[in-house]
Amino acid sequence: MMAEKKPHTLLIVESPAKAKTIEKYLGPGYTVMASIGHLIDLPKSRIAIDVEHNFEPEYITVRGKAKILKDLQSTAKKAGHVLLASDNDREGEAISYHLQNALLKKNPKLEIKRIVFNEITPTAIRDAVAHPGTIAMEKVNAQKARRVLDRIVGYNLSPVLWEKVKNGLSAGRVQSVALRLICEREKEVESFIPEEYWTLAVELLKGKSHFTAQMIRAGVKKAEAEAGGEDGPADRSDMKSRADIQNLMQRLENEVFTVTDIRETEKSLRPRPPFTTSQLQQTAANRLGFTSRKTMSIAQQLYEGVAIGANRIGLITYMRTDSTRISALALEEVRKFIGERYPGSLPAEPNSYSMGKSAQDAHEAIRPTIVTYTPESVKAHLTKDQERLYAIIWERFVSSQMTSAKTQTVSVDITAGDVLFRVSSTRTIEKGFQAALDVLASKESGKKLPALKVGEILTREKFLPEQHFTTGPARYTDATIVKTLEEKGIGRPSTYASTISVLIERYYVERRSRQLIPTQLGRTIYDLLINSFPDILDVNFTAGMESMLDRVESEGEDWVGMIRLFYGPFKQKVEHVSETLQSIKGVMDEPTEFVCEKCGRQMIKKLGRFGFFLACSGFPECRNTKSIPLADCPKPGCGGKIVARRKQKGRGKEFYGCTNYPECDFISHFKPTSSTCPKCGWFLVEKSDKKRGAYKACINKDCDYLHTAADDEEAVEEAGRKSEGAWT
DNA sequence: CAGTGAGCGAGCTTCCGCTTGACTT
Repeated sequence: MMAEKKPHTLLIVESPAKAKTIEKYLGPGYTVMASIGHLIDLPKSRIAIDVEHNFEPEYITVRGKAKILKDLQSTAKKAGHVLLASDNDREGEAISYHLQNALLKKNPKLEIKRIVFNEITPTAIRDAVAHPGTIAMEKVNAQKARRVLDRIVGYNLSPVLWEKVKNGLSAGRVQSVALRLICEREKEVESFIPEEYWTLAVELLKGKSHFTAQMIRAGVKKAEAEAGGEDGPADRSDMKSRADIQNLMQRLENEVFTVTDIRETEKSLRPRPPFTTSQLQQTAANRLGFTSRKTMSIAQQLYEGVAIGANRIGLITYMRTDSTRISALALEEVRKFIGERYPGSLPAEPNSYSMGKSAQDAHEAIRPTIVTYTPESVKAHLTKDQERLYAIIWERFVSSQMTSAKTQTVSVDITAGDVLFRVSSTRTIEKGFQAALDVLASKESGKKLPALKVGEILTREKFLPEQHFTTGPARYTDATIVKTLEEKGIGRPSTYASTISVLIERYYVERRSRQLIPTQLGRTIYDLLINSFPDILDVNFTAGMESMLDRVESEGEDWVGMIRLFYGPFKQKVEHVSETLQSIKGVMDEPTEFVCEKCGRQMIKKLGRFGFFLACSGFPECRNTKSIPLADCPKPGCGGKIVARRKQKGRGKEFYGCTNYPECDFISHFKPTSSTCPKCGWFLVEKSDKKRGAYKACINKDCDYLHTAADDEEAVEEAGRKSEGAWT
């Protein structure tokens, strides 16, 4: 039979974009299809873990995935041979296992093998196909244990919150620890007391060039002080008040400013490794102001492909990865590219990078698929956001294989009496990897120093005293919470962005000018969980779980026994809390100043499924509800109120419109504040940008009023300056 | 960059981790 001589193979991967690429590499004889993630999982509606019988999970076909599974089954039947090529990690192994079961169920005679590869290159794929193996049951068991544990924790804790606080709330191994971090940071922020301190700079003149030196130390260094004695010299942290700095300036009044030391130091700056998911999210947040969610969705677009000419080209490798590894082929290509484009910045040996200890290393680092597609050359085919994200991925990758940069710092000590001032200037003497950076380039410090010699006397132009306040710990941002979660091994590349989103959707956390701030509800949930379930909230809970999974995976240890050990005390605790803890339902409702226009009673601020709203305290006799008025509509004669609105049924971006819509079409995408503009009387909105940070601006397009945090500080300083007079 | 637009309450919710689209309760 001729047909049998040409066997056909179905190869199954997780991602459709990956399937397309691999099909091209393998050619005829192979059909490549995608499972699109897990096909088999626990049902959503029930806990579905049989605690009486070895915690056996009850798996079903994931809702919406039945068609995919059917297609795979029928194609497999036609082909006769199947290669399971889901990702080479714990979840991937489980996907392969579930696929194998489902395919065999339909067609017991199928020949099914498992293959693994860690990069999508022709050689890696062909090599994997040539060496098929079987499913690693230890990995499958480890995934099962992880899945069961997360289900037990999430589906037992969440109902406690429904019962005690409010319906629809949630808790889980990952989200609750993230909430804890954010709440505890907020406590630190609140308890921090800013302390005043002053710095003194002096503007000096040499010939025609001015420069500014900073006070480093006041008072002669004593021998005892150097040996660790207590009576050391004062430094800038000892300048606590205006009086301190004035004393200092008085002492310096008749002193001569002499150059006493000049030092030159060279520093070598190593390039950074190519992006992992977490690093990409952090850098995109810091450099481009993207949320983690936005970064991932734009990265997905770049991965799936962009129309360039007649072709659709996947511009980057897979964007959910914990690895900094790159394929040998990519390395070869980037070295060739660097040699041509940046000759002199190509190291003799490739740079290598180590990885985080929790890395599963199933995919390469995030890198451009074709390094010769420079950001400049593809710019015309990309949206602004795609272009910027692609640029940082390309720059980080290319620079990671270039030589170090060298900088030279000249540091000049200037002494006046017993006070030491210092000025330094850094310049790049070898660009190295920085030659490839544009969007990621660090800003030059810029200031140039005139040529100076030791012993030289400089002219004092004026003193520049400055008041400061110590700043407390910074609130978490998308960038820093992702960094922390990754460091602690909590969550995975595919979940960092959604963990932040879930906290925001549940109204546990708000994102205000990029900062993550717990809401009253968030703090309440944190308090409840930390008091009742401290072990689950422990940052090391996940670490404990991981080491258990490691033992299941590498030593074949029994996962059921380990889950049982956890479950007994946990379930008891859940029941105890459920019986003893008093319900605080409704305590989140806040009385307000608003009066019900239907019955005259007071209105209450409540949290509903779609956010906060006002409800009449006369419920159920009076069922009046309305949105919370945030400001008065500025349109002349309108008289409406500005309220928060959302497109797409609760999801989608919040915006702010007039209650008189559609008669009044006033709209703003910036959140109104409670203040009105002192210039024109319209309301002020919250804005933020890199330069100013968070600030308030007038919503009136014809009004230029804005109010920054610096304005407040300056106002204080200004008041002081007026009462003291000038200082030169 | 422009453009974005219901009415909800105290019953049926929730986890983490894979992966992309999107008529349905």
